[in-house]
Amino acid sequence: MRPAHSLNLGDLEMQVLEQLWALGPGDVRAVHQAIESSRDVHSNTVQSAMERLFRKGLLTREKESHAYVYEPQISRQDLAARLIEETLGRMNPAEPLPLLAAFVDLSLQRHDLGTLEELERLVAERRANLRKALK
Amino acid sequence: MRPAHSLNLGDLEMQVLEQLWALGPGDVRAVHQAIESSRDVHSNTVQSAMERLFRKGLLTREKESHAYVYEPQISRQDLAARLIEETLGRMNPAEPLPLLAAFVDLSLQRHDLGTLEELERLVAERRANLRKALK
DNA sequence: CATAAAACCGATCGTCAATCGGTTTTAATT
DNA sequence: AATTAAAACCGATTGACGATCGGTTTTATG
Repeated sequence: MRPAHSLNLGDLEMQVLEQLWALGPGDVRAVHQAIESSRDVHSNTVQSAMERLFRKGLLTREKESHAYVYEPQISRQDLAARLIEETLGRMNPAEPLPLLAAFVDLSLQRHDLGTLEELERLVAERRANLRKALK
Repeated sequence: MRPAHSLNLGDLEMQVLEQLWALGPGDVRAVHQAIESSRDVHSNTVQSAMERLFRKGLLTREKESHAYVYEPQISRQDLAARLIEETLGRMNPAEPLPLLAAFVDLSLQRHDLGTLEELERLVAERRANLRKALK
């Protein structure tokens, strides 16, 4: 039903990714050990999740003697961007910016002025870069 | 598995919401008629989707003689904000702003300078409002 | 009261993440 | 080379959930 390009990450998959981002490339054992403190799960279950992430193209793997060593193919930030893009893309094709602005509004309910100033700075920085690129 | 507060909107549900946002409150018949041109679907299917949205708290309804008249309880922008918030919330609880910035970057690949300037203006406006509120 | 419209109920289907048991492969070690 | 332990692989199951629609009941209106 959903378009094929849709990423649908389950909680365990997300946890695996967070682990790999935090600790760098690792095999199933390493990820399982890191995760099992917070989640009672068999090694095979972690294996399946990593296999799924591999099929989804989010991880690559390379055989290191016995085991595969998995490595994320996308940064945490880029994944976030993709997920947001996908979310907004599921709404009507119209302009995403006003929707984003709504999120900023909501964000304000929990974040301070400094954070907002930082966002403004980030946007300004990007605008400046773009302006330069267009020259 | 997902937290209970999770909104998971299917394609049909989203289409229903878009209809109600576009045309204002309406009953199943109205929404079905609007949708069936682009999607061959029975009235009952639309009914189910609207029922689900009602249970999710995204629609209210009021009996208007025969039929319920449904009305969105959330604006399009607010829904977008909630969905983005949820998406980012599924990633680690850390600062969402850098993630958002990544999305802005990605956005730049398709949008022009004017749009970016508009975003900057939106953010500045919000920052100004917040500053005033804090006084 | 008859009737038509709509709600309601319930069953099915498809997809997908999560889970884990059992088997096979593989690589180190003796 | 044979043993063994670890890991991959396979396959089956479960649980959610959206989508779908047939059939029954409710309800308002002429």
